Amino acid sequence: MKEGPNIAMVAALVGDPARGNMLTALMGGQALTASELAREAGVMPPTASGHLAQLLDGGLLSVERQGRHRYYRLASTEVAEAIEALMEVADSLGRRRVNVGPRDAELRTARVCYDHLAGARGVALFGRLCACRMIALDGSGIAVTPAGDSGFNDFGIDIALLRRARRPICRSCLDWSERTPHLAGALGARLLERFFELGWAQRVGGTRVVRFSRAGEAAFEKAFLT
Amino acid sequence: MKEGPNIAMVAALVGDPARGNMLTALMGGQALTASELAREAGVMPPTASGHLAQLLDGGLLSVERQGRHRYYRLASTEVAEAIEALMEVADSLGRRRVNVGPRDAELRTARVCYDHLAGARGVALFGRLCACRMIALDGSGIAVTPAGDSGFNDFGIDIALLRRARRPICRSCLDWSERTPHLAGALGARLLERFFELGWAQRVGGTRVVRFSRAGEAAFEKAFLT
DNA sequence: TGGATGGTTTGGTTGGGGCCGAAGCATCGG
DNA sequence: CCGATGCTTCGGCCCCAACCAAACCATCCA
Repeated sequence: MKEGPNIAMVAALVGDPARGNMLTALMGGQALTASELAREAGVMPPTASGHLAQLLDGGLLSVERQGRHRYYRLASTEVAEAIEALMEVADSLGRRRVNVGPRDAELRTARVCYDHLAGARGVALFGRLCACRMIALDGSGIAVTPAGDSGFNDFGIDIALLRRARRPICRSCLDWSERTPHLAGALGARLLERFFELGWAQRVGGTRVVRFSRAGEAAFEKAFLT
Repeated sequence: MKEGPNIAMVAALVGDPARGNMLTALMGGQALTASELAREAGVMPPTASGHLAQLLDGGLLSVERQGRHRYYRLASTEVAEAIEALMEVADSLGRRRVNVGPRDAELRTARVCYDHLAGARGVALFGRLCACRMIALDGSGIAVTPAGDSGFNDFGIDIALLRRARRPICRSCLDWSERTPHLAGALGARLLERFFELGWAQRVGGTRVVRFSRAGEAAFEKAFLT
């Protein structure tokens, strides 16, 4: 009977509203303190503490102490991907919800997904990179092509450096608003970072929204063309 | 505060052990009756009925009446993908579980993932198809190349026919046992179907295991080489 | 050293939800 | 028409887990 891993245990962790909100908040990619998460979840600190202990014990979160603060973050990209997948189904059947404010529109345009770019612009980026053959499918997933190697280098991203890390360079991550994949992995993260460095875009405080400047948008449009 | 879809509601549905088992069972891809699911979940029929009503109402399942039976199946590929993602995290942190019987080994080799092939063999298939350029990344995901068009045709799969359906031809689906993607979507489903037609493999009753015959294995090894 | 702030532990309350037995509908076979 | 089978609804039980207030540690700052 018991074949395959036990879904329910991890889903139960995500399944509580308070914990769900915490995890959603952490999809922003930055580590948050216990009290920030408490506020985010809409519960009192003691309750939040309990929830965080559970998430920690369940392996969904990792923690880092810094002085009297404790910074919590998602434990792995697998967790982030699972949450994104859950968002996708929730979204696909939650169309009834009228929750479509201006913030929501911005969120669909460009947002942070854990540590890389998502939304319409993230999907567009993925399309560009494929179109100009900087990334391509290989046997075990997505890889950077030789052309990509130099192309990214010109853009200020050292692929060789990324290769040395343990983390996979390219990963596809299914976008919940666009329903098509965008680029995750070390390269995905680095690209977003680079956009920030170049001043093309910046995060909107306290949300997952990524807002491109007019100049940044123009530059983005011209980059990575065939 | 409330930005993005509500994860917790859907996760809570998956988060109950009984419901989790039902969904896991349905990952086999075939529709199951209420009593089969009750048995699978280890619970009495009335309880199962309640759970099924919830899953139905939550949009995770769809149902089809046939005589005095009711056949339940997963409502969408999105749901299947979310479950697969959950399996992946559960697996990645559930290594402690000693649940590694012979069945488990077979499951890792080749299994059904909703309606397509997963496990080591599914991943291998994906690798082959990329290597011989029958599929490749394009702007919005994965697509069949012109070379693939004719190649699949020779193999007895009519790509043009698949294109006419609403469902996307190619999708990547993250494999929980291999941690790399395998091929989903209409083509993924059709390929598995074709393997069955050719007698290369067959399902092991009541499980998700796909067992290849010796001849089938040999044929598989020779297919889709560069 | 003492007071503020961040975080967790403890204890006790409460409500929601899973569970089953028994009874109620539907459908099939004869 | 009757009994058997598949499934659901109803009623009641019971347990678990979320919640908070108050008290308890730990760290920073003056």
